[in-house]
Amino acid sequence: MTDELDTVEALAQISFVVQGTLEHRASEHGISLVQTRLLAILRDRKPTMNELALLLGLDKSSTSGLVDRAQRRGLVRRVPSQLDRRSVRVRLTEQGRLLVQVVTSAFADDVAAMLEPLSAEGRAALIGYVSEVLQAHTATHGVQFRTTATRQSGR
Amino acid sequence: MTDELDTVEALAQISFVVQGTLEHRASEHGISLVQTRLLAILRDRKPTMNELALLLGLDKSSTSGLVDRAQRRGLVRRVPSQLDRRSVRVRLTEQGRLLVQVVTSAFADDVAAMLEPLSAEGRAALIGYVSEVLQAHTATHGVQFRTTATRQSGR
DNA sequence: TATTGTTATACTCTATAACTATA
DNA sequence: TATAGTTATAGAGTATAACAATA
Repeated sequence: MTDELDTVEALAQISFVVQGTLEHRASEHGISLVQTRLLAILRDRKPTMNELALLLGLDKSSTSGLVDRAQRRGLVRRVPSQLDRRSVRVRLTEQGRLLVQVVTSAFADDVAAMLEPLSAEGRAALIGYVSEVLQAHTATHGVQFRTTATRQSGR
Repeated sequence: MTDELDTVEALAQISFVVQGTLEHRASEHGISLVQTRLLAILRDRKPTMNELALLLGLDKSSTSGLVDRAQRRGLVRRVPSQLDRRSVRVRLTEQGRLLVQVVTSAFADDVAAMLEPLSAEGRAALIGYVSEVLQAHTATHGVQFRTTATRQSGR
């Protein structure tokens, strides 16, 4: 109960630092954290508006507005579905794909630099613990969709 | 270069999960993440508006509005400074102190539960690595002020 | 009737620029 | 003149409720 609170503190702080880093990189390229999340989600999906709202954890109306603004910047497109004429699919434009790539790879460099002080073994151990936590959390709570981190080739 | 990217992914995901957890707890009690940060900062400070803006990393006008809304809810107070009559100090009300306590302790419970799957040794190792990273980061970049995590009695 | 998505409305959060009062 | 803080304005992000079109 006593040292767990210190762990809480550490986890909270690191999460603020990581998020702040991502937000900083995003704003360097003129987009917000949420817009970055949107683009990142779309890297490997062409969801309907409803699906997108679920993935983002937002109301469909909020999602609609988010897509409006991204579309106005030429980052995404609405593609009408021909199966269900009420429905649309949202997808990245080339410009959007390029932008999310630039932002997330700069971010990945930042995080890699942040982990510099650790030894290779330290990094391996850290990722092991974090993965374990994430896996359990994902099992208990909702799906853990990739949000922002760099896309990996292999895997 | 290859497994570091996986570490990036893991860190990004855990930071989203942790922030999401905090935001969820905050919204349960009717306040936003930023309001929670504001209250958390004020737990052990009575900063001027300028100092507060610096701590939050926001413009003074944004900070002023933030304090307006918190004040309207009875969570903080503006105390005029008698040294410099242009200046004010911002402080928690009892209600604000109570609220931030409730939110952060619920959050701490969430994080503790999240770390359940790890052994005691695992948690200790995790906090060790994270602390190391945070310490180096703090040295290189700005000050690391406590933002949201639970206040500890001893320490 | 139910579902998909948009629109109207209202509020929070944020920054820039202009302002007031004090120093 | 410079500094502390507020206000005016504009835009992003969010939710709720009402709506249109399609199923």
